[in-house]
Amino acid sequence: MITLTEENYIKAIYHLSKHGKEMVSTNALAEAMRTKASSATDMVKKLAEKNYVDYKKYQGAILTESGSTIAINVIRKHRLWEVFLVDKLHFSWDEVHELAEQLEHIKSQKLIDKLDAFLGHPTHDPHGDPIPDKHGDFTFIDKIMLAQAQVNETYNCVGVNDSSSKFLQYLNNNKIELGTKIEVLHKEAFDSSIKIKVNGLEMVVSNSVAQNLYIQKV
Amino acid sequence: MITLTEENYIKAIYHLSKHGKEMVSTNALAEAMRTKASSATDMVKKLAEKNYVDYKKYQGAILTESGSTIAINVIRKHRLWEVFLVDKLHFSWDEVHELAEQLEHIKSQKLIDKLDAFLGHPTHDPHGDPIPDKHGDFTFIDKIMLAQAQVNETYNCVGVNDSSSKFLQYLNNNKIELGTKIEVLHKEAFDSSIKIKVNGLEMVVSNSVAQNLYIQKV
DNA sequence: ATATATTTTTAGTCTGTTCTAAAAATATAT
DNA sequence: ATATATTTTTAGAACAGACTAAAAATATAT
Repeated sequence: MITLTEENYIKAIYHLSKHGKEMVSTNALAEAMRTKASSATDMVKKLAEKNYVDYKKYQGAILTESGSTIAINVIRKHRLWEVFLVDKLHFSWDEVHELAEQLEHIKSQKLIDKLDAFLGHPTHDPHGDPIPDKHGDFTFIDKIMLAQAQVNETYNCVGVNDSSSKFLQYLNNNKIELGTKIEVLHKEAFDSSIKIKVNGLEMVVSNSVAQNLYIQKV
Repeated sequence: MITLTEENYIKAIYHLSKHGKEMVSTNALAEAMRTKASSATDMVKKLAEKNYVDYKKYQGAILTESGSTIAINVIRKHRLWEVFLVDKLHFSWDEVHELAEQLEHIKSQKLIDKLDAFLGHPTHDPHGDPIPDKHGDFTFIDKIMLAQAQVNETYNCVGVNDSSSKFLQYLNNNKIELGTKIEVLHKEAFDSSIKIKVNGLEMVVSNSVAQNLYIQKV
């Protein structure tokens, strides 16, 4: 039986390794888990014993097939619960992450299947991240960062890179959400800021915003 | 911060003390928690330190005001989740208990408030047990056991005493659910079995069934 | 009331997860 | 390439929650 803590470490390793197949260092893992490197070492050894990661001393850890399956399943649960919280309970997209962190650990395949059906088999969560299906397959959206947009083109907002409350609240305040149309008017060479038109209103967004908003040509 | 285990012990004490204000013995608590008496002693001491119970050596434990509030809140969450699982995800009433045991520990007042609203502020769970409102108040139904019914009267099924899967599945098999009309035809003095008419069909239920089904005169 | 049985507590150990401090390995800089 | 800095591991301890075995308190039976 896998513990809650093990599940969280596996999820962190998955995210740090960028979709599964890159070595993750002990320090990076410790930082992600808000713990100390020594604790991360201990856990990584345990995960290696249980065959969820391959681990070589001083080299880092990488998920095995079975570790990957667990990670993807937790992510599936996390994102389905986020959809539930936003679509059904009317939470805003900046509130749901922490709650989903708790809900993702509920153990029941049947619950997740039924929740998935209840939500209409969504393919993306409220931040535009893909929801793996029950076989672990993702539907990736062909997206670019706003920073890479072309002037005089119109795009659809399809996701965020940074899904921190602060960034999402910034977007809320500026009435930008998934599906919002964004027309790119001008790219300022000096500071890489971008002038856009949203909901009929012109505004300028900084480069840090442009680096964290995903768009797709309409 | 209260741990998951503490919360479960507090809930067990609440149930064993029959709605809060009766001493609970260490052995009874240990049995309910499927653990050993020594573990129950340890936990009860810890709960006493945190002021969730009053505890006297060799006398047992009883919930304080603050312990009681916690217990009722966990029960509220448990029963709301059960309603969600049955009404929205279409689980059957014999499947939801274990899942609700997990979901009841999700920490978020806002989530529970929104879930409550989403479900239409239900007053009873799928087994007929009352759901405390956000102030901790219950709406008790004026119910009797089927064993106490009068012959030639018609009743409404309003709850169960035993909510084990086996009993609930027995009721499922016999098409008895909350709201089902039950006409009492005959009480057998010999074995206390009862002949009833349900959905137009006559059947005989044993005394153990009659002791576990709550009804209300229509 | 004394002996016996039962319940409850204590003492000491185990496991899981964390920590600190120090040692070992690796990486970086001149 | 040697010294220095950084990263990673080890060793040892802490805490929560469980266990076993034995001791202490309470209850029951004659």
